[in-house]
Formats: sequence, C-alpha cells, structure tokens
Amino acid sequence: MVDQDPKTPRERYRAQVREEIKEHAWEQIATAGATALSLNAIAKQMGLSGPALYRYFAGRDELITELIRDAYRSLADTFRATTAASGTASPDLTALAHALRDWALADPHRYFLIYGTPIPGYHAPDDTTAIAAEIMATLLDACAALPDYAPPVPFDAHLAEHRQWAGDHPAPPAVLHRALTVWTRLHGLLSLEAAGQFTGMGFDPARFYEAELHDLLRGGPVGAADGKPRSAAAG
Amino acid sequence: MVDQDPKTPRERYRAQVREEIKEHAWEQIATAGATALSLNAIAKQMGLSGPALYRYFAGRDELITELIRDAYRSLADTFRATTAASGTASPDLTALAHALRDWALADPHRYFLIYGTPIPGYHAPDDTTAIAAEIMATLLDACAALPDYAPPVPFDAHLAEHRQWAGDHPAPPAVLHRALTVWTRLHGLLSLEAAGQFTGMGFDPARFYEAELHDLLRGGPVGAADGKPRSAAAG
DNA sequence: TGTACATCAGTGAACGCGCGTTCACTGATGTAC
DNA sequence: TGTACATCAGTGAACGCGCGTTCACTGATGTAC
Repeated sequence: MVDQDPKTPRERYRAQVREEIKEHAWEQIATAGATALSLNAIAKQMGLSGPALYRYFAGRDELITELIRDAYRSLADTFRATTAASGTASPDLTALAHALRDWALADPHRYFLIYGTPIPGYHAPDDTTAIAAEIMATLLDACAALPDYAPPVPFDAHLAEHRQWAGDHPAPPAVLHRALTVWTRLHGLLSLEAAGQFTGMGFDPARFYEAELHDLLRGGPVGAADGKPRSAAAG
Repeated sequence: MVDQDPKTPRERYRAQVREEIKEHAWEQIATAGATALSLNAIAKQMGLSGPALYRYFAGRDELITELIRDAYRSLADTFRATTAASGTASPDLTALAHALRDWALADPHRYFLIYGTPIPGYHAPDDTTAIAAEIMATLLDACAALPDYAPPVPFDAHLAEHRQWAGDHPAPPAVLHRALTVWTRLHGLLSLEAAGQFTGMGFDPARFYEAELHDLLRGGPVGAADGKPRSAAAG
C-alpha cells in the first residue's frame, strides 16, 4: 500500500505505473486465471505497447513473482491488522478465521495463487516462506491463547519431534497440532467454496464455515457457550 | 477400462487410439498442468500429425471434457471397489478415506482437475454431476453406518432444510453434516499435500491424515479403541 | 533564465514460437457383388 | 477368388492468432552549468 520513499518525481511515477500494471494483472487473473497472465494483454488494456512493460518488469516471471509476494504480504497484513484491532495481546482465532474468509473470497484467484494448484513450471520466491511463516506464527499465537480441550493424541508426539516449520515458537505440540488443523480445515472449506464446488448444493457455505469454526474452538468460550460439549457415543 | 462392445476391427482400433490419446493427455497434464494441454503436443508425442487427432476428438474442449468425466468415473469406481471389497453392506469410512488419499496422490493433477482451481473459461459437463452425486452418496452411506457421536448443532438444522445435494438419501441431518465435514476436511489435507504445501515443514502428511481421520471417526469403534474420547475442557 | 546534455519512458518493427483448426489430398483397409 | 467401390485414418500446407522478448529509435523530462 505504502510506497517505499520514492524521492524524485520519476521514481514516484515508476512506482505508480508498476502498481497500475499489477492492478491490471490482478484483474486479468481474476478473469482468466494465473496461467493466462499475458504481458501483451496487460499493455493493451493500459493503452501501451507490449515492450513498454519491460521498463517496469524484467519479464513475465518477475511480474508473477511480485504478485505472489504481494498476495502473501496482503494476507499477512490482514492478519496483523486483525490482531491489532482486537486490542488483546494475542490474536483471536475467531476474528482471524473471519478475516481469512473475507480475504479469500474477496479475490478467489489470489487465494489460489498462494494455496491452490501450483503454477506449472513455476515456484515461489524464497522470501515468501518468511511471510508464510509469519502467517503461521499468528495462527499459532491464536491457538496458544485457547484453553486446552483434549488429551494428547499420537500425532502430537510426532509433531513434537517435527516442529521445524514452527520456527522457534514456544507452543507445545498440542497447539502445533491445533494450528495445523485450523489451517487445513478452513482451507478445505474455503478452497471448495472458492472453486464453486458448493454452488447448487443448497446449503449456506457461511454457516458451514461457522460450524467448523465452532468445532475448532470447542472447549473454548465460544464452543462452551454454543451448546453442550460433545461426548463419546455409547459403543 | 472396458471398451463398450467395439464390434468391428475399425471400431476396436478407434477406441484404442482414443485411449492412447487420453493417456498421453494425462501424462502432459501431470507434467505441465491442465491449462497447458495441447493437441499438437500430444500428436507430436504420438508420432502423428496435429490434425490427425481430429479424427478422434472434435477439439481440445471435447478432450478435456472426456478427461474430467474419466477422472470422476475413476474416483467413483475406486469408491465402488472399496465398498465391494469390504464385504459389508455399507462402505467403511476408514477404507474410503485411505482409498481417496491413494487415488489423489497417485495423480495430483487429476485430483485438481476435479476439485482444484477451476479451469478458466471452462465448465464441467452436466453428466459429471451425476457421478459426483454417486461419490457423495457413498460417503453418506459410510457416515450413516457410523454410530452417533454428538448432539445436534445449529448447522444440522440448516442442513435439514437444504438437502437437495443429498438427493433422496434417507440420512438424517447429522449424517449429512458429517459427510460434508469428511469431504472438506480430507480435501483440505489432500489439496495442500498434493500442492506441495507441506514439503519442508517436517511432519509426515500421512500421520496428519490419520489423525484427522481418527478425529472424524471419534465415537465410532476406531476412535474409541484409539484412546479416550475427547471431553470438554474445564472452563 | 537559458542552453547543452543525459536520462529514460514508450514506440514500432521484427524474431521465432506454438497454438487450434480447416481443407483438399493420399493411401490403406474393409465391403459388396 | 477377384474386381469395383466406399470408408476412413492420416498427411501437409495453410489460416490467423497471441505469446514473450529484442532492438534501434523518438521524444519528452529532468539535470548541470
């Protein structure tokens, strides 16, 4: 959002046109998907000649790289803003989940650019992993703030020995497990909804999302307030 | 797998070449993704001229349509075979879940062709919805065979009034809910794993899948055998 | 304030490429008598 | 069994298209004196 101190008018102009190119790129991705991204098409849409864009991006790959980076940063910023807005020390999982859904559905192709089918022959730049780690850390913080709700399961023990992905986050294995679960379950819902797999099925995806979220919070204040805690069935 | 009664040698040959084309198409999709599918490239790979393929498919779109249909049918067949192999009346959810994972990871791009980012400007043929319904019905059967494990939640009531997608399946709302949950949770794991999002994180995706599956079966025989059922946390 | 020069945004032509698709054709395979 | 004909798989040339990218260039903008 904020330009990094463009001093001269020319630098300001450059940054501005770069942004404009990226905006048109996003429009194009929203219409035809990421694989259909075409420099020439963007140029035409902007009333420019094809080669003109090479003043701003070294090529198609650099543009896509930049878009991926922006997408990651956008989600990280959203999470950061959500955390800040809560006013509490650690982020609220419910608020994060809602922010995630809003963010994903606002531009499904942007969501898929990060979490969807990988673009053939392309792989994300290295520095995105740092941003992805920040996103994950926020999720871990939110999960760490929830009350315990279940005895350890075998997978927790496995995670205790395979926690590289969590960096130096001090969360215990059960919290690692919970954060992963939040990620994959919400992604399952969002990716199917964004892909249009729920259309025509009849139910309201938002309510389903809410139900999954409640289940993830089970044992916490929201889950406890919502209804009786689940009990094991009689065998 | 089985040709539909090709009587004359010519018909047999046609069916055979059609299959061969599709096999090369799958190889190409596995390499470069569905959007990169090219008739000319397939022809070249088969040692044929480009236009030759038009003897077998009306065009690129018809080929893709056929591939999507085959993918759906393949998954439906896998589920059917799994059900049949169990020997019981209704399918076993654990067996289905394992069959699903094997099927998805055997060819991730085939999985994404069905459940992944939609191909821009393309939509699946109508008759696939029937096959998708069959897949869903198998899942419903498996869930219906599980013991109840939880009191109704608000979303169940919503589902009771929005159950078009379940056709005339007699399952009660709680079972509908459970089947949807199985679908979205397993998809969340599989799509992220197939997209390579877990690589470098350290943990074993198979164990995570197993943990989610156990959680889905909670209250049933497997979950009960595995450990104590989860209880609500002390507020 | 005015002139001389450097910077740089943008153009138009051109490159080679691969795509889907059509068309008129050749030549092999199968069919009918 | 042999000939005449029809069917149809596959070819090669051609169509128009859009792609990414390069290159030498024009012309406007900014800078230095």
